[in-house]
Amino acid sequence: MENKDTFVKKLRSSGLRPTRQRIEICKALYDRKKTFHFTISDLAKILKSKSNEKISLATIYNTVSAFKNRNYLKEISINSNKSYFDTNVSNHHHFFNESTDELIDLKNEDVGNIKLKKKIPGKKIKSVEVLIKIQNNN
Amino acid sequence: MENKDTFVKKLRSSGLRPTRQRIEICKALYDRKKTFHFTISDLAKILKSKSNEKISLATIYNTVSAFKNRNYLKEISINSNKSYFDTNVSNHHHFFNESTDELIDLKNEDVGNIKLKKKIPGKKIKSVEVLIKIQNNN
DNA sequence: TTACCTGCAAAGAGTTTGCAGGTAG
DNA sequence: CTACCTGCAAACTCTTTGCAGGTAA
Repeated sequence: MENKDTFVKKLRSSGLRPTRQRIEICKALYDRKKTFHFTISDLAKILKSKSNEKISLATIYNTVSAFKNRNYLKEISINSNKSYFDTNVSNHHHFFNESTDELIDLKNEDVGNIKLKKKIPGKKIKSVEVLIKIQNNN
Repeated sequence: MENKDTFVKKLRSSGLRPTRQRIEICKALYDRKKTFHFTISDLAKILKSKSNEKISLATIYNTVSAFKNRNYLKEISINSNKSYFDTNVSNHHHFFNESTDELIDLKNEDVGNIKLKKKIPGKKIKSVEVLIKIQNNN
């Protein structure tokens, strides 16, 4: 269980002022046992229900964006008009359940090593991500 | 080089009337040597420059959507607010060049076999896609 | 003739931005 | 005090929808 001080330090160390709103957002994102997958509207709902004082949508967008830039959050590629984020910023792959719009972490060892046999001169590889789309059986 | 008749048959066989607009769109998409990757706005620009008569954006959206549902186009998952489509509807993977927003096909054999070791009871796998993000060297 | 299709404009969803007022340091 | 942050509303982008008129069969 992380506490407020941890978040204050984390924010300060990356040049972000530890405002009330950002600390609330940190709590919602990181004060959890499991990694957390969410969209902005998921997060907004959670903040609304947890906090007494409301946090503006613009602030949520700004903060999530700041966290993403500082590598505190990872954005996940899904075919959709919404952005999905993951508190697990390590390299790993995902299931996406199309029946429920739910995102599930896969451990790297659950997907054998990806052997890339093609060369791409003049380019550097930024990431290699596997997305496995699944559906519920009917 | 496919001709108009081919497109007319293709459209008819899937219950779509071969209208002038749809044939123009077929030409833009499929009368090519290489597979084609595009966003709606890419396609709109191409149609604008190629055709004398303009095709409404709504029609382009509707047609692309109809083609996607009939498996004539594949939608590609990229972290972005735009949808990318691919005229190559087979199972295959992609490079995405973040410097240029360009999507590049990878042959399946260019990426070793993906060995999924995790089971997902009660779900069926719809697709397994690898997206490799690259950037130009500076 | 009739069901389907197109074009336009309006509406929607998600996201970003400008700016006035507020707050951390 | 000052730079940074928040909240609000407006603006923007991409996409979908309603509807009147057009067209394929």
